[in-house]
Amino acid sequence: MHTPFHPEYNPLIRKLESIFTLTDDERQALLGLPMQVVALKENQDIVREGDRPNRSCLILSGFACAYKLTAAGRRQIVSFTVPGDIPDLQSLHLKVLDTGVSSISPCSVGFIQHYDLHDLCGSWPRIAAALWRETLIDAAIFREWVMNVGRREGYVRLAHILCELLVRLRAMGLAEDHVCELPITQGEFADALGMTTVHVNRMMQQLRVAGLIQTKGNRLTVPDWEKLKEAGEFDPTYLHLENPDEVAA
Amino acid sequence: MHTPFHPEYNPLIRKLESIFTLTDDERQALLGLPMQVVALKENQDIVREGDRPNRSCLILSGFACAYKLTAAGRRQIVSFTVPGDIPDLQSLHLKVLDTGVSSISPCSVGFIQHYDLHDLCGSWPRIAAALWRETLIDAAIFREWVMNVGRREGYVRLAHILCELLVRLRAMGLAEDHVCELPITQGEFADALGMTTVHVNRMMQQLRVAGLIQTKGNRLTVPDWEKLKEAGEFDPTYLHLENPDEVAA
DNA sequence: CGAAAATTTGAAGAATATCAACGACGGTGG
DNA sequence: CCACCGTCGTTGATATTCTTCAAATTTTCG
Repeated sequence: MHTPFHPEYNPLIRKLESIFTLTDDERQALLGLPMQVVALKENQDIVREGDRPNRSCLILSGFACAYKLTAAGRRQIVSFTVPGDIPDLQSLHLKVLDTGVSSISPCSVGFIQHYDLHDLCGSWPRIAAALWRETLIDAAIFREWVMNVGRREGYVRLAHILCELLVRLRAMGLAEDHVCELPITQGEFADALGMTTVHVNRMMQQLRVAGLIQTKGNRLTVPDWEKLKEAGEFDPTYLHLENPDEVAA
Repeated sequence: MHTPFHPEYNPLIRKLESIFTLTDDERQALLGLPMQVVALKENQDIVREGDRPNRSCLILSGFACAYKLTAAGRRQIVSFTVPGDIPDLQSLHLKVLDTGVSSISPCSVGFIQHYDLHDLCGSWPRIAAALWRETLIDAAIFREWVMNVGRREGYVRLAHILCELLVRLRAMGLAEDHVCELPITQGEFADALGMTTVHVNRMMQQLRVAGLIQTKGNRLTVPDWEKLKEAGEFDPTYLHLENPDEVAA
């Protein structure tokens, strides 16, 4: 049940370190956080909409998403996760989940009990503030997605989300310059962008023809970052990075 | 500069009271919160995207919205406020604003300095948790909007947002049974729903013909709440109300 | 009353969805 | 190692939603 995760590999600590320098005590508290680590295959539900969980899930590796379903069963992905994210951290204060979370690629996930998180926040105010901050950044990303889906056309919309994913991966040290592994299918992009698979496919071809992206298997290469940013009207401000220039330049 | 607001009229206290019972000390702390009260006409910017404010704005009365602009200058409204909301509460932890906030109708707004909010949160953990919770509910609403804009068609989309607004107003005691004052133009709905004014107009006519809504001036009447909910695929879970049955039944 | 803002209407066009099929690719079992 | 199978990506033809543009009408408000 209690499987401490090896320090070097805990992406939550890495993420917090990118915001401020942890004291030794704070780091110890985080390392001592009990966590049940589980390995998942792709397309497995981690939690479901309507659940009332007493724990939250930290994505340690791999890709996952939060999603909702319409009455007719159509899926809207409302966020992609990057390692270090806790896609249901809100359940710490909101009892019922209003989204499901499921793996997209094979994933490693760490479940943390809410009472352990409450203890952590009570004892370490800076960590509490940092976690609050993380949920606020999630909200900022949702706002940008509303804008993306509401007011940008398919071509721009797709370029934008590719920019976002690349920058977020780079911020966690998970992408080289302008190349990354992106095990997200066109159908999943469609569900995230409010489009159909067919249309995502066509817009992706346009991006390729325009020389803005290259794809090979799951590998995304961005030959001209400036042009892709321009095509996607991408301004990383909303990600509230500490070091935007290193990561989004 | 320091204009304490009369207790009965502070909708923030009302909102927190709907979550849990404030102790006398907590209520005193909230009443003592220094606040600069400002009256605004409609369509006035309260804060702008890119600002780095040292205060947040509590909407005391009237309607406002948070919005973003595309490169081409098209507006996407990402949230409507209801009195008691603090649409830029996130600026407490995120330095740069990623949205603007502007009034829609004449508004009364209370500006609260960040250091006062930090003091309040430091001294009163339950209030801090409640404010965190409020930002989490905002995020839940953004998620629902991503879904609304991404996966529902115009007719459903409009019905959904009308349901949301009515329920949120009722939760604050600002709407009778199924009637409310809604000083939101069709153009503003269009900007919130990612549609054009023309299309909003046509969908609104359809809702009227179907007998789901009636409008007269700013007054919205919902003759058949169950049918409107059904048309909008509206499930209030995402609003995380304490008393959903009173308010959204 | 008069001007500005908001709503409404019509016609034409663009973006995107839908449907159906085919090809490519990776993994699995014989 | 190859044949099979399921998933994913791709393509074409057609249908629908929604936009655009321009103008008329109604409402609001000083």
